[in-house]
Amino acid sequence: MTNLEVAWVLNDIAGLLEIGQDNVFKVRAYQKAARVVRRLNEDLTMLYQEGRLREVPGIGSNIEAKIKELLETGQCEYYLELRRNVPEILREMVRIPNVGVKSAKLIYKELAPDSLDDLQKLVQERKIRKLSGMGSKTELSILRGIDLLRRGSGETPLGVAKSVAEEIVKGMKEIKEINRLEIAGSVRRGKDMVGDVDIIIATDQPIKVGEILARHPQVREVLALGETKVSVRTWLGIQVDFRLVTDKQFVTAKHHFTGSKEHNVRLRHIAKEMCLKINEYGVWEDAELIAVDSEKEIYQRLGLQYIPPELREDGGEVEAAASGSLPELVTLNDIKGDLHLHTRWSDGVNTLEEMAQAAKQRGYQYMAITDHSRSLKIAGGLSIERLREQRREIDELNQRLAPFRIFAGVEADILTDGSLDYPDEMLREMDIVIASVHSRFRMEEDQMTKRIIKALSNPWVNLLAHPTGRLLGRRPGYAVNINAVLEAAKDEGKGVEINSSPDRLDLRDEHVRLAKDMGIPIVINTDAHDIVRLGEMAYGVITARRGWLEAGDVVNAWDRKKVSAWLKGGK
DNA sequence: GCCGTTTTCGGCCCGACTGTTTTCAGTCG
Repeated sequence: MTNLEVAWVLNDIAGLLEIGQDNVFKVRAYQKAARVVRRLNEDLTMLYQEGRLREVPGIGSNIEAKIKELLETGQCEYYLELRRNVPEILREMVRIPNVGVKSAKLIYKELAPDSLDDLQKLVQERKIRKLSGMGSKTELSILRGIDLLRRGSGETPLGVAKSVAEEIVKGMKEIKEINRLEIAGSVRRGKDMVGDVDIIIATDQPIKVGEILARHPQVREVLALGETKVSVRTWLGIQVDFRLVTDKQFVTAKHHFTGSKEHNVRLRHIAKEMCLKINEYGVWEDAELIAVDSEKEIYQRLGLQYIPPELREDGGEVEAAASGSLPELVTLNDIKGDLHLHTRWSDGVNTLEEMAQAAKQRGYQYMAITDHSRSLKIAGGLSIERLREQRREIDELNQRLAPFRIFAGVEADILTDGSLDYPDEMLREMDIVIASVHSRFRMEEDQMTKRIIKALSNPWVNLLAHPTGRLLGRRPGYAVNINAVLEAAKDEGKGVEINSSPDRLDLRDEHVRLAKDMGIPIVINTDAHDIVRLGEMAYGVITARRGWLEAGDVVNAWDRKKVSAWLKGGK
């Protein structure tokens, strides 16, 4: 049983206990244990075999016993017992937004619906409003909640959420009652999928600004309208929370609403130990406000190094900041090239020269042209002859553009059996060979893992592109044992890619960190098919930062000479 | 259920908005 599966069971136990209205701290203990297990860098089975489960903070004697049982038998009697005692419909009902344990239980006790459809019918028959504490508004919010639940996870890919947020902010700069505003929340932390958009606004006239926001042309529906918070849903269906604070509260509000929640909880614990209190309105000592002008100062007050937003996930960053051992995260400025690009030679939009000029203009020292390989017919994959022809154009451009350097490469398909789309004699001619999967996504995990590992064993391959094949919000990625793939990359001395496209962000943050810990070189590429999308490098960098990468861990943050040497390494 | 340079018992982070109430419970982040 994997860490993830154990975490899932622990979290489910927490949910069941909550419905049973067990001690809230017991519920939290299970939630915390689930979170810790999910973020654990080590394999639980290993820890168990070494008798070290109890060393994990949040795992005590009781939860240790549950984990042991899960690892040994694949199930847990306590969990099964809880499930037997809680009707399925109750578990479904608490998943409805705006419906919590109390409402769900009351409705179940009085009206006993057996499905969400049934619940919907009860609302339409106006039976919910007869229950104590419930009225017509409650009925309406249940209907809307069921609708939301059915429309899916409600999460939006970072690229979409970020552009929505920036669009809204741009329009609001004109409003004269607004002194300052900034995007916070998971968009600021650069999370790949975003639940809602948080925008912090400093103003002296919160009520007036709230009214203006509620009438914003992008707003389809106002969910809440208070003095410090306005919640809306936009036409795209994305929820946006505006927080209205004074100038003096702006910094702490921005920090608070950047989160994550778990990170904040950790900080408040530390604050409390130091007899301080920290909330969205400031840092307090004995009810007295301590002035802070920057987030850096908040961390300083708590005896911590400044923690960048991308790391604020309670994934070990607080401990690292306390001991002064936070990584110096890679920045967009560190990036010196892009090693996965397409041109009109295959399915790109721009010419080779246009791509090169655009890359040069971004201040890059180098780039790699890696058009598709011959079997990817739909994308105009290149035959051996065309590939050699393209090489001649690259050589000519290299003479003209020096010292800027174009690496002649190819994105070679990994075929079903793990072989590559060209013979080795062809691959050895290339400056860089990227391997990637573009077909047969529904293979069994075992087969897919073997397929990719075999490709990595080819001596001419430098790099594995978009290693899981996921498309955010659209396609979960193929079944593959990513740990085994990373092990193979490490053994073969190959690099792995962070694909910067906001549609992909693949590898994802957790796997990036795993790869770094294994010492695997990581390349941040845009996979751009036109000059505009060269700008998507920022998304890859933010993902790299969430994976704790420093400039030294990133191949395309190295200078041209070092990259050249690395590319030749296996050849 | 977890945890301990105050504690093996008694703590456990903090606050806003809504709706249905007449002072607050429920839900959410």
